[in-house]
Amino acid sequence: MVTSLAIEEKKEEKKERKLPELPNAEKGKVVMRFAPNPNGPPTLGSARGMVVNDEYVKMYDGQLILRFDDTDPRTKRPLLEAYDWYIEDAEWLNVKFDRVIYASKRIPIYYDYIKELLKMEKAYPCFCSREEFKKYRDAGIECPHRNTTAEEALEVWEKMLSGEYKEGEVVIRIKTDMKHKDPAIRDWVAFRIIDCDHPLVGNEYRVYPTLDFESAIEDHLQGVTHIIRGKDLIDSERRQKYIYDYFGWEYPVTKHWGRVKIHEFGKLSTSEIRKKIEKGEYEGWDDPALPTIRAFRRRGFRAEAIRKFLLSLGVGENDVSVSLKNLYAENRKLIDKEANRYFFVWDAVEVKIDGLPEEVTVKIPTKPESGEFRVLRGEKTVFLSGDDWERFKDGELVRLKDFCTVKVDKENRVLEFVSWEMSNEVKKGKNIVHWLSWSDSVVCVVIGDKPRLKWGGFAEKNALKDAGKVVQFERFAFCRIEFASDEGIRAIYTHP
RNA sequence: GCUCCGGUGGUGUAGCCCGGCCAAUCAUACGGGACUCUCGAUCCCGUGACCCGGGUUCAAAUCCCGGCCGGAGCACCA
Repeated sequence: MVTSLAIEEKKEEKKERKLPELPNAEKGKVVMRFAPNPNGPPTLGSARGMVVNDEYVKMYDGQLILRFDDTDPRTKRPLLEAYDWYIEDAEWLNVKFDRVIYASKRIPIYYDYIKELLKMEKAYPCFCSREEFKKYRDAGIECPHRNTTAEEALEVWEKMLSGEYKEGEVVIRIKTDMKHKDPAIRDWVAFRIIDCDHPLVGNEYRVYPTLDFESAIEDHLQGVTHIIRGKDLIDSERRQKYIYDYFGWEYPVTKHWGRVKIHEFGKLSTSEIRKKIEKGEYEGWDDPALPTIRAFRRRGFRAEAIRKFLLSLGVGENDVSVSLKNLYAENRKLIDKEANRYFFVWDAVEVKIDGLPEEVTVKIPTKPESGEFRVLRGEKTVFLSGDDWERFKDGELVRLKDFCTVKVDKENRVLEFVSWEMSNEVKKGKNIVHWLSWSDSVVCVVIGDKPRLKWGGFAEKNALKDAGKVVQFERFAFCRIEFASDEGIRAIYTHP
């Protein structure tokens, strides 16, 4: 009895592999956050952040915060629409946020804290140029501004706010240790002047905090207990800890993961995508050739498949380079049972069937094992896919699926009727192709998953009723019918 | 260059903290077969990995040292 129970448990454990436990995590007390810069819509990469954080929070009955780290209106300028895209895509991915925070709307709060640090002489205004400071940093020497008194510092700070300094003239640095063995940690910038309107808050501020500062304060304010983020931010922690020490706060538990590279997309940053869209290389943020969540939604992927795929990547610190085939496999498991099957004839070739005794109506299974059928007319003239026609050899026997068996006459570009029945020869060679009569056809274009890749041809009219759904075009691929009318069908390539 | 981090089959992952039950998990990919009037699905079967070299130990994927390879950071970007 005991043994069998143990076996059962083991089996379940194997099926539902969970994320590794978080250190020091108490049920009901975990607070995590996902902090993107909305300079574009969420991609698979950002979705990983959402999904894994969400999964942990669900695991521990905790809370998840969405925080927009949008404190640079110039270099990584936020995109106004993207704020909502994050919320929409998260919802679609079944990621639940307990609250949403916009850093750019909370700048005065960060001012209060830096003032505190200036008073404590743990921060100082620095008038060095970047180049000058780099020299000090590399040499491990303190810059002359470092021993500014609190009084002077506060005075400079007020002048910064009131606009007496130009952009680039002065920054506020956090005192760390100019002899720290890692130069990246030495006195880092917490505030700088940026004369540029912000998409969300306009011209309200010109003194902006850096990510490191804003994030440090905000994590504490929101009571974040655990942080999971990319390893590119690993030094952030070491920098931010100084502030935590000065204020006597406790730093959250952190975990970092490596970069994800998808074979099919290569390395594509949000800003690169943006440029390519502007240049017209992509049609928009939801171009099916793009790794954005919006594109995957458009292609008809299931959120559950994306979640599983992302979770299967684990939370290790090494970089992963993975193929989308894994995602396809997950998604296929979900859609295969539900997708209706239809014929889609691409690069259509029109051919006559010589000697067809009569035109008939044929029944073809719509869904495997469901007993549902669709009806097509078998007429004297049919369309075949160009690929198939090219492949055929003269005199070859071919089965028009569920219709009739024919012999190919390449020279005269016709098919000779052989029989209604399937022949063994055809069966062995698996020479079964899809086809379409004129009266059942509707113009169809399928937008591919590579830039500018498209297939044109005819789809069967039966597919018209599946607008919005994912179907399988037999012997082609799964596709989502995005638009359907008597004029034609536009479908988006999902995956094979 | 400096500072960190990592290296398990083609790919991703579990195991590593607390050495033995690990001739190493799961998924995907690939190969073969069965079934099917789709190049899909399903069902069988199979292929295939602990970076290298030392050390500790009765015993190492797991601990220690060295090497090699890969990655990240060193911005008034996030």
